[in-house]
Amino acid sequence: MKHKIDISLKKQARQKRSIATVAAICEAATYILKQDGAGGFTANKVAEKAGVNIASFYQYFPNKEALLFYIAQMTWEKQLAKLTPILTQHGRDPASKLRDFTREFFMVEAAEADLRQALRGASIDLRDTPEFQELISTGARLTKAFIKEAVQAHDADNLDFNVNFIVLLVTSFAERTTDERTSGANLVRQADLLSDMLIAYFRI
Amino acid sequence: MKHKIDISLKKQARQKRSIATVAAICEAATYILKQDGAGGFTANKVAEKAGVNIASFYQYFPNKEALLFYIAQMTWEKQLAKLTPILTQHGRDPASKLRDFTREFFMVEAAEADLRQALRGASIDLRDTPEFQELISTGARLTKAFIKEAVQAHDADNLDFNVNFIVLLVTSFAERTTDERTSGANLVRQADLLSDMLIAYFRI
Amino acid sequence: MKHKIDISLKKQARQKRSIATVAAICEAATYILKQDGAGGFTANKVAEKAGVNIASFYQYFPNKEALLFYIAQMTWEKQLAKLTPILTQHGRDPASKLRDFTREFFMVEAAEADLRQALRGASIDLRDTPEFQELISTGARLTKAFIKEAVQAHDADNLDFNVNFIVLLVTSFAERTTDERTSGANLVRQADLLSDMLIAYFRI
Amino acid sequence: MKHKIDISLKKQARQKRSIATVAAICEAATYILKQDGAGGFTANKVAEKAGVNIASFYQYFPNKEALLFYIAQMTWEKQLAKLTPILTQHGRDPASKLRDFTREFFMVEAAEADLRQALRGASIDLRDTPEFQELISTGARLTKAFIKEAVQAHDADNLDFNVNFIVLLVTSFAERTTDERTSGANLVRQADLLSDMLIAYFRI
DNA sequence: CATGAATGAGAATTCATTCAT
DNA sequence: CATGAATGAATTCTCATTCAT
Repeated sequence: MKHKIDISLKKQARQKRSIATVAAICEAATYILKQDGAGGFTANKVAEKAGVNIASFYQYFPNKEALLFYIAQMTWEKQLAKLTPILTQHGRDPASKLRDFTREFFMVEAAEADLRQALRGASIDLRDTPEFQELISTGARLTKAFIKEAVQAHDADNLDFNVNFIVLLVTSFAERTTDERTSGANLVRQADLLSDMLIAYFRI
Repeated sequence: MKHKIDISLKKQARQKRSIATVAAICEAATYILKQDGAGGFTANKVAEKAGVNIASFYQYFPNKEALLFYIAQMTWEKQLAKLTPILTQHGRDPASKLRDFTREFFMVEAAEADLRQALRGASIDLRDTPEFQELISTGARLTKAFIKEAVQAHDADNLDFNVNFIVLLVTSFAERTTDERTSGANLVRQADLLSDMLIAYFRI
Repeated sequence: MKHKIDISLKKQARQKRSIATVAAICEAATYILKQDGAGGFTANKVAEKAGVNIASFYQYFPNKEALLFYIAQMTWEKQLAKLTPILTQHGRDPASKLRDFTREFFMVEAAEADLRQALRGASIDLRDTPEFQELISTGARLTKAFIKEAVQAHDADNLDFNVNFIVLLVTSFAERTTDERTSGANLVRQADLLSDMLIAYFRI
Repeated sequence: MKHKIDISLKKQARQKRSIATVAAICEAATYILKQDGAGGFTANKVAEKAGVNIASFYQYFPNKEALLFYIAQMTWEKQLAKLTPILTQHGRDPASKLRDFTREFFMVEAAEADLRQALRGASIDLRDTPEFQELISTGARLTKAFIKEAVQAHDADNLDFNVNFIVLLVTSFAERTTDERTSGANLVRQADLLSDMLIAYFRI
């Protein structure tokens, strides 16, 4: 079992040229992850695909895990950015807010399904790092707060349990159905059905 | 992009010694998968742990993917065996049957969480093979039939959609929550809440 | 700073073929050490020179340090074997025993001067390992005992100090002069001069 | 077998800034040599530690061997400077001059033991270069002259041989005992014992 | 059949050194 | 002249797999 892989970036790209290099690396990495999955993700392949020397790779990333984390980070942040407006919107009708969120969440997950799937396969090791925990935590906090607000009227005794349950339910379902490449129309239908069920059961 | 990996067994182990060898290999493989994850899963390590020569390994498995598939198969069949009694039980109260099934499914998933997690990390490639599809299909058919029977009274127009939805919901939630090592009591509580919600919404 | 390099052998060669392989590796390693020094000593070069695949190298040695240690060990043991008869010979005239020893020691050092020199350059890391300490200790003990016996009559108060001094003096001089490839005749002459001086000063 | 490494400086640093740069490089190099030994001594690391750009490094040194040589040179010259007063002092009592010299030489060697050890490990290649020979030669000449003067009364026939013997003896012993980090008091004691022995045997 | 031995191919990482601005 | 960026060439080590006995 490996330990303590240093995930932090080595050096920030400052000049045009190096920024382009890092971008090329990330692009290539994303491509390879989508194409070959976590198994085919090697530093050499990424560098070759990116058209940069392998040594250049290591100028910017101390190891391939760091690149993986970097991509996960960017992807996650992009996703969070899309969801934040809904999550932080206050005072509207909770039911329709939940519906909006669920739909949007499904769409967001669908958008990067293959990348996410590959990252998941590769990230077993990353999952335990504090960096990753922190990366996830903001989104998790926002989401829980959002659900809490929606559901709080009902069954105050079990509030935390219920919130956790709902979050798990929505996210795991979204992940699974997008993994299966459920197409657009069906996706919305599933999202709505899920929302309806939650709204009905938890009197949202 | 890997393709066309031959997953089929080379020959069935028939003699006592052969059977013991294959069993030792599987046991070792399972142990290593649980311990070191997909990354540490190498043919040589498995053979060594199993106490068999690496060449003997290749007598029974054409490549390590085949072993992976074999283990996935055994695991899945074992899981299916546990669930079949409930799935094929006819005529009882649908609601309590669903509750029983959900609970049992959660427990079954929890039992092999680490192995399943490791297999998932290792078998992105396998997922697409016809062999794997077929492996899954029996269980999937049974489960869908089971849910169909429970839910059929309600909303006949959308029957297939609803059935699929429920199956996805239960299985994805079970997978996720056991991935997170939710402890026994909580697991049952979640299973029951999920059942209740489905029973209420779909008038089961 | 590196730590804890595993120096122990991986697997004993049992069959003819593998014994030949290990022998070829050692021979190649010795050749390269003599030729290129510690700097040129790489696992790949050794394997190539030995005509074996680099992976075979790693079947028998976990890393190049282990090979280095193995060679050092063999060399050292060979040298010790040559010196032991003199070192363990009891009861003869101490002075001529010292002369014999010193001469023989100089010759032994001269015989493998280039290998020893290369090993020394490479062994900075090894020097601190317990394995190396132990390797050296037998010879060191024998030598000190030998000198102690020779010198014991004189200046009992400072016995240990004097013994240590003499050992250091003989060994460091031998090392240095053989490093400089002092030729045979001169070598004997130096050895004798050194002996004479010690005999005179310490009344041996 | 490496050959013909260009050891000469590219250009003398003349301007203040340049001088400071070179000084910083040397300081960093010395630090790293002492700290990490020859293995950790890389051009990039030195440049980084020195706070200068790696390209600047190569403005002043054609390769890392040149830096190594430069440091060896400075160290050696510093050592020689300390010894010269004693070596060139004429007409005093030869015995006490020898004692002073031996002590001082031991101290000088002890002072830079770790640097010297690291340099030795790194500079097997350098040893054979004419530049290095020349670097050593001044000190060697002075020392031999010094010993010659002390010992000349005795055994004129073998004068050169004896001189060479004594020089080798003193220097090799000093190197070895300081390599072993013999502590101050013991060092002096050893130096004196060595001097006494030489004085007695060669009637100095 | 079982086993010891062997290996081609590749993966991670580093380093000395150069080049364009 | 200084600096950021880039890289060819190694180097260490692993792995899936085959082969001869």
